[in-house]
Amino acid sequence: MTSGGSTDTVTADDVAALAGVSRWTVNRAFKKNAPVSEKSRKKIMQAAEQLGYAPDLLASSLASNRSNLVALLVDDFANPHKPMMLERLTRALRANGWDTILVNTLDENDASVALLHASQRRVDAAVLIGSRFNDRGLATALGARRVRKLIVFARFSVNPDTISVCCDDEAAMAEIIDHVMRKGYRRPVFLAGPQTISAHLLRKETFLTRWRELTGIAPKCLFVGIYDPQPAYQRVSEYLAGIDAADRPDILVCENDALAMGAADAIRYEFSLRIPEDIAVTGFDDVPQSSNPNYRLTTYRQPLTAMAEGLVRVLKGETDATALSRFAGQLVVREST
Amino acid sequence: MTSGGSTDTVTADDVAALAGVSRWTVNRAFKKNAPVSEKSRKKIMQAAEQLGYAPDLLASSLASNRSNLVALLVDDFANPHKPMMLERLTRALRANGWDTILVNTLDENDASVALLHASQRRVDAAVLIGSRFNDRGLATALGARRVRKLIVFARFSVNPDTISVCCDDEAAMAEIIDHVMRKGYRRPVFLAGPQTISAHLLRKETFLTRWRELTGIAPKCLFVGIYDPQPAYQRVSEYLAGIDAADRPDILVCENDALAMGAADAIRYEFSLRIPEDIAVTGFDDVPQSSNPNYRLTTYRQPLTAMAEGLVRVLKGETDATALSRFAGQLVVREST
DNA sequence: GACCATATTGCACGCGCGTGCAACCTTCAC
DNA sequence: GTGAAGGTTGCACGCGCGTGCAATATGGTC
Repeated sequence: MTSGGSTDTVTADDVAALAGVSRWTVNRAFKKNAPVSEKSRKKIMQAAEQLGYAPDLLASSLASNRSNLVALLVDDFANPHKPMMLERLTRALRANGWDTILVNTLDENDASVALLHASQRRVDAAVLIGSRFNDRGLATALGARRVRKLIVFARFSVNPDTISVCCDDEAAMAEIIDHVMRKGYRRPVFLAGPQTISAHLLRKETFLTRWRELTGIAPKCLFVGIYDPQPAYQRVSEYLAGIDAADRPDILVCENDALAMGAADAIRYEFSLRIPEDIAVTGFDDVPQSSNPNYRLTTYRQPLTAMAEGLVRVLKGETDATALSRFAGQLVVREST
Repeated sequence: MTSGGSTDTVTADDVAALAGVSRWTVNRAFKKNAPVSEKSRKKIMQAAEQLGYAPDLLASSLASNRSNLVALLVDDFANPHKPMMLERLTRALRANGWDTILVNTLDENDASVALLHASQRRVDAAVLIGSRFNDRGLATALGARRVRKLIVFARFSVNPDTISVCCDDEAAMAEIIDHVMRKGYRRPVFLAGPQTISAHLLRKETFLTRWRELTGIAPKCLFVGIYDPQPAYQRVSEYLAGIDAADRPDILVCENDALAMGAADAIRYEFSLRIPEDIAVTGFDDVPQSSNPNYRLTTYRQPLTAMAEGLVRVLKGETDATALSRFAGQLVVREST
């Protein structure tokens, strides 16, 4: 007896016919702040339930030019901070009506390809939460301006076309330095991850600059190509194996926990040194494992939930984007220092 | 001089006008196996580049009724196996033209809501890779049959409407048992995660049944509500604290590495016992941390890449779905046994 | 009971592209 | 040079819903 398509998909037309209203009223009934009388709404909802109707978001997106879709570009799944970010972001986004497309950017040149592809889905925004970018490729993709909003999450971008939602790395690193100094460490080495411009951490520069200001000494810096404990382990092992015991640092200040955990393992298992007595370690992010008895890492907790909510405010256009790059986190002191 | 919309979005019409062909030819030029002469293709591609055109996937999905979109439903981001799965799945899917929607199913009752929501995006398939499900809710959602394909990844479902892509848990567990027996362990305890029917692991039953067949003894089983090292640590601590040293198991066989790592930490840090001399530990999944010097976990590696490719074959309709629940993995023996 | 402000409803048109077919143009053999 | 086979191209119609406005219904006032 229903008039519409009898095959498979139930459309608003079917519901309208059954409820005795027009299709537009049906669609309105499924929009939250649309004017629909209580009476029709009830009829419509009942008919919808009976037919198993739910609005088609694809058609809606096409017609309204708003997809309620956000693309998350990730490249370093080995970093245990990533699952935390994914959890918080997907939770906050979903709670506010956005769905999340997860894009695995296979290598650093792929981010711009992925960006273009995301734009073909008309995402409302693309969020970079990876760590390796081809700065030039990204700039080109941005120039094409096919993505409506480009957001860098938990990193800082100097590019005026991108929005950074991140914590105040400079203040955070100042806190870490303060703690390190107070604990009496004087021969630090900094362990840094991949270096990029377009989506940057301000931790390394802040540390190096500030430490030199305070002590007149420029600390050595080690680099690892990816935020993964394994290569960090390798790099630290190589370094420590290549220097005299007398030249050993008394602390490894690491750009994040992924590196710090690799460093800690190398220190203990490769050289049988004690943490923190022989070499102390600090991390950044406060990933779950950092509180693990194997590490007990002194680290810095980013306010991910607040940051995710900040990102949502950006999407809603509720906030001035410039206000979001100075979230304050919290130093977490444990036994690794 | 271009005829189409001058504002913002470039459509195939604009490209067609510039290239001097019809819109349909333009769209065909962007489809891989469509008949277009080399001459027109070249003209079209040049015009497209000049205008910055790329096909609109939203409109395409709407018209073709195929979204090239897959929803991944996840609930346990604390399990380190999840990032591995996400990485492999997104990689395989993207390589074959599918985009991935990541849905954080907030609690066990939420999976069915998420399923419905995904269907509103017309996903080609929904893939369950979480661990906590409300079996009844899921059955209801399935009954509504609004999702075209429901796939359970790395788990097994008895529901005939769902497709399981998973390794052969029974054979895997048989291998583990074989190893455990040969190493001489005789008083095992099994550490299990959340119990569900709709998306199940066959590890616990296989272990308990088989062990009893072999020895006549039914091992004890501990349960943890979530695949997270933290609660596993708690549960094992409680258990070991409540029994005499003489009654202690000589091995903890764990449903996966997340539980095994928590168990290992509890054994060593809470009771100062040695692994494997006092209590041995086995895991499952071979997550990156399981090879870490803190754990050196004997575990079982699932062939995730092959499984992800199997999933793609299902999406392509290339394979009989029943052939995908018996992937063979590999026992990885390390120092925890 | 007439009238007006407000709440509710209906509709023409368009979003950008796919499907299936018919019309068209090549190319090549004879 | 002619016809057939096959390669290309164009088009009518539809996918399911949103926008903006005009039309209608409702409720309350004097």
